[in-house]
Amino acid sequence: MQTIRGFRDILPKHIPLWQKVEKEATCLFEAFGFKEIRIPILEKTELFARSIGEVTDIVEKEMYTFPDRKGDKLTLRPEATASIVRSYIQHKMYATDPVRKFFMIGPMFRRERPQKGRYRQFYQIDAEIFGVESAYIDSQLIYLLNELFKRLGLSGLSAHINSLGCPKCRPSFQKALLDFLESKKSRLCDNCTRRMDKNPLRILDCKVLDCKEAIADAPATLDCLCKECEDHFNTVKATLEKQGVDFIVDKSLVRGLDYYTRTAWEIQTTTLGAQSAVAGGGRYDGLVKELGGPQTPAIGFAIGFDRLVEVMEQIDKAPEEKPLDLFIVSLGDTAMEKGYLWSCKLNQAGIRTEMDFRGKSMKALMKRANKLNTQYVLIAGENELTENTIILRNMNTKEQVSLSLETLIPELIKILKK
RNA sequence: GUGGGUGUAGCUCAGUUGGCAGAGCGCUAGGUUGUGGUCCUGGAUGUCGAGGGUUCGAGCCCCUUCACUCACCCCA
Repeated sequence: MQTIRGFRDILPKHIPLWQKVEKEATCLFEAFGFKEIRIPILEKTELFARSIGEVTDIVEKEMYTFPDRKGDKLTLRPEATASIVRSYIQHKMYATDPVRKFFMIGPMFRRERPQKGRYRQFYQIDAEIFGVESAYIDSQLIYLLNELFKRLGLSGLSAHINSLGCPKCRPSFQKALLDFLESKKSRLCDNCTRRMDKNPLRILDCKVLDCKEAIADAPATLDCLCKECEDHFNTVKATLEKQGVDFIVDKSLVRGLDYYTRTAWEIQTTTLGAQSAVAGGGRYDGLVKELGGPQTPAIGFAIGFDRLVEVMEQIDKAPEEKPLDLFIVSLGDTAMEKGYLWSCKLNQAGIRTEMDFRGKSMKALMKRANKLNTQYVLIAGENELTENTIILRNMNTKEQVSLSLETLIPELIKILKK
């Protein structure tokens, strides 16, 4: 038996790093006024089809979709935004507070071919803000991401930003793009010619060399922005500059989900092979209304948690493991029983204590104590029990002291709490 | 969905022309009868990914298949 393809166990030795990231992210989110939200892993398929877009790869071929016993079509969430928007509308959150900020951390599911930094169950750290149209919020989210990566000790990441325009400027852009593509049609790859009808925007993001050359001077959304979108984007850039956040304007950055408008960005790394995006986000001013809520500007991002951890592992950012406080070496049945009772009391007092119940030799127990990286060892044998004194050995200094049996526990707590 | 690479002990990997299944680490026991790390000596652990074929004989050659992995695609 083994895990199914693209799914994996995250083993205890990797957990400290995951927890470190979670801790830093949560701390930062709270400082910026975000509240945690927890959403279901399963939703109606329709939610994702409508929000992400029917002709996207995610919806067309990557979702885990199946009928439940009553025949409803359900899908394991491939991303968080759609569910958070659904929740926002369902609970009429716009009615109680015009501005809401959420974050969540959890698994997403996409049935892609696995490779480095890409799994079928992968984790995202997600943040969304509803109700703010100002460009300062766009800057703030990029700034926040930048700050998080800085706190995690990461460098060598670059922020790529672009503006995708709004429903007002998009028609003129699409026309300009289609006219241009029509003239280059013969040079485009099969994939791109197919995309022309379905999602011409994505052609700008094609990685086939010939296509890249053919579309080198294609019209970009940036060149067709309406006045409002242009002002918005300029404010984002100017603010980031003032805050000292490095960024690259990348005309070819196109988000893969249909709902994005205006600002879109991606944080890229060079250390993960082909999976360069560790975080991505953008504005989606039309989605809340599209899904049945009131017109509400919104913006959010997702961090690829797995990828982030892999980048951190490569530069060795794992926090050091805390050593064990005490290991009880007990020799003989009486000592084992006593040791067991002591260990529970110490655990209960918050002291990390371990012992071994396999009836091993003293040498074997000392070896195990050493392996567990313990600070102290309590040696309890027949001799000690009859003499009412127990030996406490400091494993670093090799010093040993005798403790009286009557006052053992309080005495130990006193010494070990230091 | 498409291509490349790799599958041998718990882990990392050797394995020559087809001829007894190996090393290091780890685990374990002892040296030291009740004191760890270093050192020394011993021990255990294998469906050589699976199935078939060729051969007196296959870890090695051939076929099939599965898994893992990297890349394309796409994205976090």
